[in-house]
Amino acid sequence: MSERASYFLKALIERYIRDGQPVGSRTLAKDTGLDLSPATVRNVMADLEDMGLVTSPHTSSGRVPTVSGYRLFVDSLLTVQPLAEQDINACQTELAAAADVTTLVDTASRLLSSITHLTGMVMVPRCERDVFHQIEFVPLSGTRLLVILVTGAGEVHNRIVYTDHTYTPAQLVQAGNMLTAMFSGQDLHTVRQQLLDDLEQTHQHVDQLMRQVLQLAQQVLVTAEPKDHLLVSGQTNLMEFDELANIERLKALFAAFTEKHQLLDLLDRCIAAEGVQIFIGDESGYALLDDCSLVTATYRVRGQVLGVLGVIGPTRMNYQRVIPVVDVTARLLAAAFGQQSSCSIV
Amino acid sequence: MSERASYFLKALIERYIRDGQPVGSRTLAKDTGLDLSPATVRNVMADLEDMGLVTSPHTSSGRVPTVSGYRLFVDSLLTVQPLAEQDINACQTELAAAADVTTLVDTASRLLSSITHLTGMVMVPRCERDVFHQIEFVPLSGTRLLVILVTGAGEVHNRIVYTDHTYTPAQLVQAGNMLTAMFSGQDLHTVRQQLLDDLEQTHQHVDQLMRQVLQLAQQVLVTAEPKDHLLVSGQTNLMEFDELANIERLKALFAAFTEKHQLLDLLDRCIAAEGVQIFIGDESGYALLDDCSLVTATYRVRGQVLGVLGVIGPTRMNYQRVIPVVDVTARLLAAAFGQQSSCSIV
DNA sequence: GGTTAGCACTCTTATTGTGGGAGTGCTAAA
DNA sequence: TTTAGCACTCCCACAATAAGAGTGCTAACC
Repeated sequence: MSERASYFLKALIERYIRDGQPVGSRTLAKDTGLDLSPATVRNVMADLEDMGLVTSPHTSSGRVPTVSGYRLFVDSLLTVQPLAEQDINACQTELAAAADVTTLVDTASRLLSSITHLTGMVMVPRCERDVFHQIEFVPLSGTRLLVILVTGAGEVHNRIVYTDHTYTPAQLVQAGNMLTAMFSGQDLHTVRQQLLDDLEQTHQHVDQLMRQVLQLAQQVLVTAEPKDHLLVSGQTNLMEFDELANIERLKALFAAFTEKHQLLDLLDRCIAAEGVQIFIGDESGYALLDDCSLVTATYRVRGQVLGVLGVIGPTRMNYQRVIPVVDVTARLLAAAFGQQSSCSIV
Repeated sequence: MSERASYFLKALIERYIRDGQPVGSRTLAKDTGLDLSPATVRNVMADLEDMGLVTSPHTSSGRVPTVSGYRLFVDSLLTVQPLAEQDINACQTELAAAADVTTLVDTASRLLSSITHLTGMVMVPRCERDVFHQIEFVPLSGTRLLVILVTGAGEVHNRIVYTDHTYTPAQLVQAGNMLTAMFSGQDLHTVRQQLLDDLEQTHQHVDQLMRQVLQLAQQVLVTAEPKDHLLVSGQTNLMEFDELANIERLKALFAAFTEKHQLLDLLDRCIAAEGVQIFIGDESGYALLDDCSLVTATYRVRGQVLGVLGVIGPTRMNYQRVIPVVDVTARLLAAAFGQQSSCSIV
């Protein structure tokens, strides 16, 4: 593929991203600044079309990038402009203001959507949510108990359970202390497994209280896991784009935003990737996102991946701007978590 | 207003609600079953138009109800059909499965939206969230403390705070116990006020620890109040309706659903009303809801209003069905809270 | 007096036709 | 290799037309 052809492709895509109209030969000829006639440009465009990089909606319109065209663009043509220093600082202070994990993740998500004018998504960090820290039992009235489970850097899960007996406050405190001592710092999954094993083994030779308590702990652990692990914000931003302004499509998209598990699956697939990853149009594999692109990045502390964040928008999004934003946000979020966990409980 | 005229109005509105098209004289003549000619019906419709109860979008279409028309309809013409026994039971079991306040409210909201195919909203109950039950301080690493505040029937608010000193676990437990003993069962607002007073008074003659602890408690109380007090679900249902299928309008609506405070204001105004209350079109006062209606009901336990719930949908909604659904859901939710709080901590 | 048939009228909606504009592909010449 | 020229295609906006739905009004009917 010729030098010039790719230059034209770049110009065409940039133009198309700017104003959303198919780009004709005359316009493109002016845009490149090469002082070539439209006819020449037409020849090049015909070549690009043969290569499957652009296409025309109908015989006499301009050209529009195809998925392969965008792919080539983001892989090798694109010149990312780094974020302005002040923007970075603004993000940093916003993130610094967030006290606990959830608000931190929420802030990051809102930053993503407000800066890019697209929809932002942030996964709640894995390790934060997966480490057992402390458990407590608070007596409510009757046979009801409030079980409070503290994980990671201060996430609190709570659940009301119903018991067979009533316990004295002292018994409950003791039980909490014991479990905390046994499991603190361990992986939630391990803890669950071990609880199950213990329930098996302690069949006879441990007192009834212990058995009950293990069962209660088991109950709250179950609910602690499948919580809302994805924060989405700025959904309404997608309504601005003409290419998505179709009630059917929007309805499907919004349903996915409330359902979330499809998005989580998708993000999960990015977890192995280094740095920023991009899905263009149907590359995601979800028909739902055929007219959308997804830009994601993992955020990691000391080499360990905590989670994934990203934005979702129309394929015709400003990649040059979105990519650095996602990249920087991931780094800043990682840094924020790094500070938290450098003095963490684990 | 004649007997017959109101009968025609009722028929017209029911027809319009059914298929969303302006109703013409011929159609209405058939619908009523009175064996009258279209010409006669036209005379009646002209009267209804003079009274401002119906209007025609243009000279030669059928008639469409106005806000006043709907108002008359819901106030005196409407025949509500009670909910099927089995539907009620289904709701009841769903609600019974919810353990804590948040899931209860969330379930109610989802029930509303799934049964009516509209958007459901439920306010988190006031008293549940406003009563101080227990406070605990969990040491994290460094100078960070996790403050856990339990309110009402088991809502848990938590926040990480930074302290000047490090405290021993024993001190923290003691502090928690003391505060719990002091304030348990009291109104959050009162507690806050009292904390402030105490901070003033204990200026000299109480030890430093106490002072610090009061400040920490103050911090978590502040965040406990302005939390998410409204659960909305089924937003996407509104996309089904032709009369709302307009990107601009939907965008504004969805923005309100994420913002929530406008809706909360509106619901707050219903809190004084007995039973089911209805806002039709511009009656709500929000231009945003000009093409929508809102059906709300308060839910109360032993005479005391806990909160408000309701649905939002196009003015052309099936009031005959929606009204009993909202009514019943409110009662069932109240009952669910009644069971909880009959053995409650307060 | 309420009810009805008849009729002219209005307005919407769908269809068709028309012309202009934008852009293309191809060919032949520079 | 580049360019000008030209015929061609397709979209789009606009007008014209016809059909259909429904109205208001009048005059006659029971």
